[in-house]
Amino acid sequence: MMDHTDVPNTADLPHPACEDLILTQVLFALSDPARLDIVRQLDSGPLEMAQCCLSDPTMPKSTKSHLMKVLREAGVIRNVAKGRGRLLSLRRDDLDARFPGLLASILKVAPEA
Amino acid sequence: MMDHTDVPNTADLPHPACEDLILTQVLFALSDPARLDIVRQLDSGPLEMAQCCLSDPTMPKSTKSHLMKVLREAGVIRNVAKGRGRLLSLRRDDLDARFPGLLASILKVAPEA
DNA sequence: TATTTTGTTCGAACTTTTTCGAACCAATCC
DNA sequence: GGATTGGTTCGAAAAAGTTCGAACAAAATA
Repeated sequence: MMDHTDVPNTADLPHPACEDLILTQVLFALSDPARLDIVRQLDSGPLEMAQCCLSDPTMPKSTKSHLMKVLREAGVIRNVAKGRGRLLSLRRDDLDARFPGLLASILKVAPEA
Repeated sequence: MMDHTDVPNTADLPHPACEDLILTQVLFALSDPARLDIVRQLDSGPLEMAQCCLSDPTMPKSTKSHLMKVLREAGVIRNVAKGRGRLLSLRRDDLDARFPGLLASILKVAPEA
């Protein structure tokens, strides 16, 4: 039973505003190979979380969720509910607005091996 | 007394070659505010270590040395003996060669506060 | 040569991150 | 409604990074 005091069911996770993005936090988020890999995947376009990180299917979901959290809280990706899963996308516009050229210079570097 | 088996006195610290620079390591080195500050200072040109980090004169020298070590091992700065001290410089050419545009995009971001 | 200046290295304490199972939650499907 | 799918959160343990004093080293200088 839901009464009027109940908050609407928001499975919405907090995302920092564009102007609140902090360079060192973004750099830190991108400084982990697994996280950088995720960003490279999202470079091609939004991806459902279940379709992400298929390279390592043994990764526990809590670990995966944590990687996404670091990227989201730094403002690198957006993570919104979609159906019964989650849609991930790169916050390219916000990153470009706040740190022009940064994302492009990183994404054009060839992955190690 | 020094015989022929003695290694020459190299106060030379190891620096990774340009082609061995690893993006995630560089990003990590730059993801710390104190380290990023150092890089910003070196943007104006080489600096003697004693003249660096004057903003916080209370910083223990071992701490300062550690910051430099992380930057050096990532390939961000060069640290060579000079007189009785050390000369620090940005490895701009190597960084530009390996990660075109990266350093410029980072250095043009205004420091927080 | 002794002293001072400048900085590296080591080791230990401390802090931050990462990892991952367990519990939980929402949406879908039967 | 019950089971399934997909994902977040919590808590604890492990791993990684930071801090800083003490010990050491090399160059300059007296």
